[in-house]
Amino acid sequence: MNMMQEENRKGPWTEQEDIILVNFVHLFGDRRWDFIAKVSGLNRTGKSCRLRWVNYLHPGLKRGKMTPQEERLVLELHAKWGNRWSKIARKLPGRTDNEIKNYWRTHMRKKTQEKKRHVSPSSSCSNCCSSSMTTTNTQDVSFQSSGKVSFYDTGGNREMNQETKDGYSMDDIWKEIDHSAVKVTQPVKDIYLEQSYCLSYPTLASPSWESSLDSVWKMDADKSKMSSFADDQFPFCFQHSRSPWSSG
DNA sequence: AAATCTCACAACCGCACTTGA
DNA sequence: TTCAAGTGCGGTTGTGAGATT
Repeated sequence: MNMMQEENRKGPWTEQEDIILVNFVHLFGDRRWDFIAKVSGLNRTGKSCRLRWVNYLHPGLKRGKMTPQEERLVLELHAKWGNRWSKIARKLPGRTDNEIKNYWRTHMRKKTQEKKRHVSPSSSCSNCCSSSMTTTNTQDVSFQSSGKVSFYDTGGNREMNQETKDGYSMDDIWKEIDHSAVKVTQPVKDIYLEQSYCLSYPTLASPSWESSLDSVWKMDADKSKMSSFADDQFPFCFQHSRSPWSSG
């Protein structure tokens, strides 16, 4: 409880923080986040470090728009597994659960808005004004009429029991999606599975360097050394395809 | 050209699960 | 076996950029 008196930093990561994190992950692997958070001198929680790494800094990440194949794969897998974003992400090389989650959110919003327009072209008089264009609560998708149902809770095994909250089931939604978005040309699964993609994360977490670090864990004395190297120069040449800092 | 809206994304939070002492 | 710490996951929120009015 008293562990975090130091007020960890929050908010957007700076370039410097990213560089430090990347280098410490290279040194210590992408598992001991609390340790990394401490020895790196970043004033961040381990969780925050992990998140930054997983969602942004990991070299295996693919950036940019989802391809149609990916989109369909997401739809398929979500139909199968529901909001198991991390599970879904493992089938999408270079995509993170967060990314897929975000994609789903906006995708489903679009889809359901479209659907609403189609379903209730005239009867919506009383609702239309507030339906799809509500300012904050995008309730068009969240089925919030009774109780709190997440925006994402639109399908899948675990969430299925919520599916008919508003008289409009997941089946309906999926049919809608299938018809509008998924112009199936070929089975999606094969696209990735045939390439034996079952990605965790492809590049960095190589067992070799990670196991070799075992000895490093014992080097308490090195902690101080580590943090001093952080603001010096780095043994790794960190580059990222789409660096957030490169914009300026 | 300015105001407003929508989208896309990064990041945080809380809870659940795992692991090690 | 129990408990605490660490980690992972899903949900949610905040914000900047681009599009639209």
